[in-house]
Amino acid sequence: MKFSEYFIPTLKEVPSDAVIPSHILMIRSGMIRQLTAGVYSYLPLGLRVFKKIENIVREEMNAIGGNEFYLPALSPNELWAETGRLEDYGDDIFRIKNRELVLAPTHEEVFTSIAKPNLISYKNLPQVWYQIQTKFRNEPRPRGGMLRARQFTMKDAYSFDADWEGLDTSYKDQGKAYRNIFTRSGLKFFVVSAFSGAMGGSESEEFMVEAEAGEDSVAISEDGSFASNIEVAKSYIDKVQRKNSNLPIEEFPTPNVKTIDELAEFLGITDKSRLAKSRLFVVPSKTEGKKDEYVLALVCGDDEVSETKLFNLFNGIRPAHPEELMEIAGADAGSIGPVNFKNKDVIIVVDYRLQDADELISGACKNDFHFKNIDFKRDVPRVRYEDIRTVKEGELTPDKKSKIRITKAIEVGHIFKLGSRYAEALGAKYLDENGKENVLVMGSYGIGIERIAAAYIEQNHDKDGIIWGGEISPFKIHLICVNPKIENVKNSADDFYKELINKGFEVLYDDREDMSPGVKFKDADLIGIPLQMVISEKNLKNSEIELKFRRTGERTRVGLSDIINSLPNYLENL
RNA sequence: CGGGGUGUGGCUCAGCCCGGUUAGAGCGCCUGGUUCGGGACCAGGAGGCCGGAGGUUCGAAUCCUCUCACCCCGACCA
Repeated sequence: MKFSEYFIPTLKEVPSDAVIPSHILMIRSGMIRQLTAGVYSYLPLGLRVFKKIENIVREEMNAIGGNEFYLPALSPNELWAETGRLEDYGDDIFRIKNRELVLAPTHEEVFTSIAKPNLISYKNLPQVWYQIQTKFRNEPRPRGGMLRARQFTMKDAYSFDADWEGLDTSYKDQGKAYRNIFTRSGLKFFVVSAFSGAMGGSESEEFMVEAEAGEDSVAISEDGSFASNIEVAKSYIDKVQRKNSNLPIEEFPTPNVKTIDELAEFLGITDKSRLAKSRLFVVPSKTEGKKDEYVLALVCGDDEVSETKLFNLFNGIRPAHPEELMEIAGADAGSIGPVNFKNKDVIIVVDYRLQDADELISGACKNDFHFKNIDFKRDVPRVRYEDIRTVKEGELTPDKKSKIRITKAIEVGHIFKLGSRYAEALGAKYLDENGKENVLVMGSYGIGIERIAAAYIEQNHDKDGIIWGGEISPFKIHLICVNPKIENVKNSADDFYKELINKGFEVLYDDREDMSPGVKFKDADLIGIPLQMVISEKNLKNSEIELKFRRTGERTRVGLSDIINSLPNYLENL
């Protein structure tokens, strides 16, 4: 491809709307342009990268027996109502105003509707179906350029099996394919458990790329053996030791003490582990006429309540509003505790770390008063012990073998054992060997195409631009003719370009005559193709060509006559 | 949805508080010339309903009201 004929609008300055490196560099290198919030136009260079990623995905999906489909983005409201997701998705789904249609954010329903009349015998199973297609999600707040967009490309795959054993196999196949895809894409990634725990839960793993711009917090171990989404991560941590002193419970005044830190300061202590932190949550009633339930969550003063863990335990919670506290607990925030709680039906959930602990200090459910010497065994009936704390940096992994590090990551893929939820809702059943009717067992597997590119750039850039590598670089070679106005230099460069093309190399050839060398070098570094080859008057005099490796900046001169043959060696591992 | 911020040539921004010639700069673009290995130089030039609507005023990019868009933080995110 000749630069002079290709549309690559590079930018010297940082666009004011972009903040994270991948977004800035995608715009500056002429890969994308924003049309409106969360919606981007893909320019030729960007499209080329995205297509490369798609092809890797396609190859790996086909390698595990995937059937490629292409389903409509438009689908009838009715179909979504059948599985209850029209309501579940709420505002996050785009609705068509003048027709009863939605723009699909994912395709479980549509795929299942095809499976239903066609996968009707065990002989038809298993099946792996996928597509690479544009998805629409009405994200409340798009951010980070291609990291969270309202319109994006997704590979979504679905497996249909006769039973959970079959699903295990399909799920493992996908996991393997995903590892291949991200490895080939040049990403440094790790897999985290996203096991939800709710309702027995389904197995689920997220493929994560560590990056400052990531939206997810993950706990990973230093030895790489452990990785978990912070929302569900567990660690090994010592329990607060029971002292068995049997000291009498005692109320004492704590004027204006609202937080654990203030309480510790008030008491003149630094160890906050025996200061039981109380947080009140509401479990909204799901059945008409039934009352909401209340949950008092208690953790050590130096811990935080994991709202996700609590959410999973009760299948939905929300923090109580400040104005509700007095009504429910009998005190405002800062003075709430497990003893003397106003509403006697409250469910008290205590983190394992405080199991059977005593000599605790907590709010007295009376403003500006606390209790000391609270003993869970003695003073608090019906305590339910659960893991409800958020793990912290530096703690040990559950097997005690390594330390936990908390970091930010981008989710580039997600594999999920769906089970029969959608098949059940849509009545997708098959007959087994015994003529018995069973519901299909499904898995769902997603990959964000543009997110891979964005995540890659987050991990592979420097002050000058992108550093492409792996298989997703838009081109392998960036050929620069420094002085095209000198006829023999231009002719040599043209000839060399043709030779490279004939040998099947992917080349971007900067043949621009009206650009100074500096501009060409800057553009080359910005665009970031892994190998730059420079033809100039200077080099030509010695019948040489100069190579520059984008990642290391290393340069070397090679004889023009034999470079073609050794080129594959240079391109290896770039 | 809550909080904060920004809308001024293609891009990045100044001017706005304190209203007053013809609205500026750098980059980019066009023409001519000189350059030609790290975003060159000189000269000339084109390009703006100052996001939109209404208002105050003799006079509004500037003050007021409403509105739209975009960005950031948070909430949300099977």
